[in-house]
Amino acid sequence: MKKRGRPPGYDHNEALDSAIQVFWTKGLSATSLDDLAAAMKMNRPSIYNAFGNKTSIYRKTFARFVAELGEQLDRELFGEPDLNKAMKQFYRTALDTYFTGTAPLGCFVTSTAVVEAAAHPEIREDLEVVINRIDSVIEKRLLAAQQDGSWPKDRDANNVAKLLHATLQSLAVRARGGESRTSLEAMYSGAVDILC
Amino acid sequence: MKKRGRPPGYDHNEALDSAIQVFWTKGLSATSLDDLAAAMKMNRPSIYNAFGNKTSIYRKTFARFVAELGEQLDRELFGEPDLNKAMKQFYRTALDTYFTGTAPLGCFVTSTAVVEAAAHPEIREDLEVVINRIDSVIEKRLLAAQQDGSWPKDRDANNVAKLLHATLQSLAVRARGGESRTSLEAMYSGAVDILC
DNA sequence: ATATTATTATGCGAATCAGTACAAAAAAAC
DNA sequence: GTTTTTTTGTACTGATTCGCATAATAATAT
Repeated sequence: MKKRGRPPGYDHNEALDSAIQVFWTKGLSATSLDDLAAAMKMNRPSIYNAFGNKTSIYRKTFARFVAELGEQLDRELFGEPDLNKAMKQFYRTALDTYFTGTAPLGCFVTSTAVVEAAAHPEIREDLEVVINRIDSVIEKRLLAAQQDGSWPKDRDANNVAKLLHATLQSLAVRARGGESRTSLEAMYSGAVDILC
Repeated sequence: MKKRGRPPGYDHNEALDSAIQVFWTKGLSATSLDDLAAAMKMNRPSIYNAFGNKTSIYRKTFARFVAELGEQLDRELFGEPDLNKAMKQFYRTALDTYFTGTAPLGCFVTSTAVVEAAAHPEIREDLEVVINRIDSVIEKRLLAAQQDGSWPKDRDANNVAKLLHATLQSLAVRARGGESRTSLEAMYSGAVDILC
């Protein structure tokens, strides 16, 4: 059964991915609807019709990014039985996304949501949710390692998870600040060897 | 010897402090010159005359914030001989600034400079400089602890310093994301006990 | 073919923005 | 008192911004 009216000239997810790129580079406030229209190859009324106003577009790109991030987290952390290797693999692919494109953009969440959190309660909420989610996924991986005996049971999984997450966040900030990938690889490697 | 013309109706550092508050809350891009004029109690031409354009004002507030941060770092880290206590004291006062005011704003640098770093090369440079500076101050404290025997000499001071810094950055992000101070105190306390 | 529905494209209007020109005001220098 | 110097306050410009109103377009349904 086909839809009734004129078919959209855009693909929903492709348009969102184009929007992500713009937000990722310039942030929410510095991005204009004309910037988005150009990148998404849509004109403003079509954007409004499909995604709402600017904040609404941003939150939809945010949700899409977080969904993909969640899948990636699960894949990297639980696909490898060795905890140390799994964590390093996880950081490696994180750096892959931090360094895609010409200039290193770091993490979409850390780079763009943090600044808006103070003025936009919804974005602060989005940020809080994703932070808690990453914390608990990492913690779950540590608990699993405690179960199978590959990680000491007397360690505080909740706290170490937050430190591993802190390392991830720092990698993101440092990548955007211009630190070299080599330096960041040394950093996470050392962190994992200490904490795992 | 007094200055020649009409005396300024504002105090230079007070005006900058007012500007910091606005940037800290809204970020650079979302802050308008009218916002700044209202907070600084100056009109726009006076602001231009004294501090230049918006990016220039921001960088001056950034420099002022970093200068104070540097003094604070030295004071907390090298004022207390016990490494563990010194680090915890350092995080405690960091949280004091992260939680000043009504809403928790986190760290000025992490909250506002990171997002702009990708589009503004000068700000990226400013960010890189302050990251390196904090890294090296913490590392210096660890090296001092190795010298006086209070910290094992086989540990990699450079790497651990980055992890302690990562913890600080994460505290900032989490504070702005709405995490409770109690939770953050548990986090840094656990981090210090593991790393120091 | 005609009507209906959904998307696209053009363009408008009100608001906000950054930056500046210019005159008034307040001090010291002469 | 007059001149010089510096800051202040008002007002203006040109550009950008968001959001929407309206008409054209392209598909299906009848």
